[in-house]
Amino acid sequence: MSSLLPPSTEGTPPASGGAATVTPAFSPLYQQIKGLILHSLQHGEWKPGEAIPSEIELAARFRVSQGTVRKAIDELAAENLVTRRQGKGTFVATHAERQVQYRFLKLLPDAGDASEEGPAQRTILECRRLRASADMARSLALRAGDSVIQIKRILSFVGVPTILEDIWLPGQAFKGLTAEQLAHYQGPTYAMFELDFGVRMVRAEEKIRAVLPDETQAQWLNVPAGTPLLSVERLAYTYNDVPMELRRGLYRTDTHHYHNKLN
Amino acid sequence: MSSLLPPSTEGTPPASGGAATVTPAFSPLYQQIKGLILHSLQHGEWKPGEAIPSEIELAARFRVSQGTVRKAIDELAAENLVTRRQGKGTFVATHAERQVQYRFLKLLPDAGDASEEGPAQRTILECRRLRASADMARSLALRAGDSVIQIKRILSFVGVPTILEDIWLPGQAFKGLTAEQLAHYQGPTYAMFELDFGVRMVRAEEKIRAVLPDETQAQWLNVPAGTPLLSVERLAYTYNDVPMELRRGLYRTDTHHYHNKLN
DNA sequence: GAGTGGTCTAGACCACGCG
DNA sequence: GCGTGGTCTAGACCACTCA
Repeated sequence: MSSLLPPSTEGTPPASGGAATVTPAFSPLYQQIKGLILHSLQHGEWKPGEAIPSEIELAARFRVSQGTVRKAIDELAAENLVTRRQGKGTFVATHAERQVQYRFLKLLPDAGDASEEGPAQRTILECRRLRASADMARSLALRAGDSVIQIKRILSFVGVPTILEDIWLPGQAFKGLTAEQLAHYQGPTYAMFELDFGVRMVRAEEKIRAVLPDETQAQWLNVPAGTPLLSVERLAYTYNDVPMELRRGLYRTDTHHYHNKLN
Repeated sequence: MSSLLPPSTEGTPPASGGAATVTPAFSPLYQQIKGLILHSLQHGEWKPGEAIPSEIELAARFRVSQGTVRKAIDELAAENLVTRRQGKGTFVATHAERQVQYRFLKLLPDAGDASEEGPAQRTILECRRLRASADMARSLALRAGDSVIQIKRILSFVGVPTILEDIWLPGQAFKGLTAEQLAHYQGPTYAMFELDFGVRMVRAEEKIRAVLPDETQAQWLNVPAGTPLLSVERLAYTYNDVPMELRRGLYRTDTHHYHNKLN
């Protein structure tokens, strides 16, 4: 019935005053609805953990059928931006949920189950402001010289130091972040980012290599020099593919391994 | 309207005539349809690359609406078992397609694009029959002592040896596999498995570690002893979660990196 | 123009969670 | 018992491909 974007002439005029684009850029209604919901998520109309309006409400709001809203939400759910719970509603996804904690951490113990280990113990080694190098700026879509926060920390499992991590965050978005905050917050760091800074990490990409640690790194991880380690370089994004964190981890793989499912 | 499996006799009553199972194991119609299509795929009713019947045909065959078939196929497509092409039909997925070649290989060149490198050159070092060890048997769901084929090979990119791989296959399913076949087949090895042995790899899991090569390994890969390498242990499955291949690769990560997307 | 997958609707009913 | 998401249907129309 109605339509909302480029291809349309009645419910909302097309406004295609531009040049003759080769691709008319047909966009199905449910994609447009998805965009609208995404916009609301992005602008905090509903907070992480909260329920979004029911499908029927959204259908009424956007003047489309429930089925169309459903398909939009289906895609958001597939991208982990939202979580459906039958009988209860649809909820804004959060890194604080018990079930999907450490969603981005693929390191598993060789023996037993991650749940046996319990959560990682964090040791903050460093937390300071600095100016972005050219490289750093490019990765985080900043300008060279912009403020950046660097964090260095160790994650230990059952007392064994296993991950040595450097984290870089755009200073702008994380004003006032302190080492204490990082050390004392219970739960995933990404959950704290949501709560205290309104920054939601939505997806990430990792580049993995095998490397040898330098002396200092070997000491922090309590391994002999010459022990091969996994270098995991992660770029994490918020909405709209905006990069918000660069992380470089050194993983011990003598007791753990990086686990990946391929489909 | 109709239904096909456990929960039903016709209108679709709950059918709780058995012991008091705590979970009635409700299975939606489209899941049952999915199972039926899966069964046909598994038993080769349609070969890799071929089109399966249209949604309308399948709907008629199973006596359900097109929408129900659609949802079943949607899931199969999401699992990469089938590929939809608007205007043409739905096709049995294959590892031989140009687009998704090397679906399971996550190693990318640091600079440039994988397409620039072109396909890997294969050097077969070994291809022999042996008896499964206890470990091997457990991984491949065989009995210790069952026949296993072991392949050792090198993959080179633009002439540079980059991956040293050991592959173990259940001898039963790969009778008659030869080193020549492995060396001369154009295209992904998994495509050859489909064509010559009717074995389709559907998903896989990898365990990744950083390791140091022994002398022989270092020589094959043409790297100095002490060069850290990625150890990638892959277990690949056919339909029904049946393991069909165990693979252990040593990846050089001085010019390449393992790339992973996290959602 | 015929056939295929893709979108959209409207309505009925089901499973689930909670009060 | 109500509200939510989940399933199923039937039918109309759209976009794409190919002969």
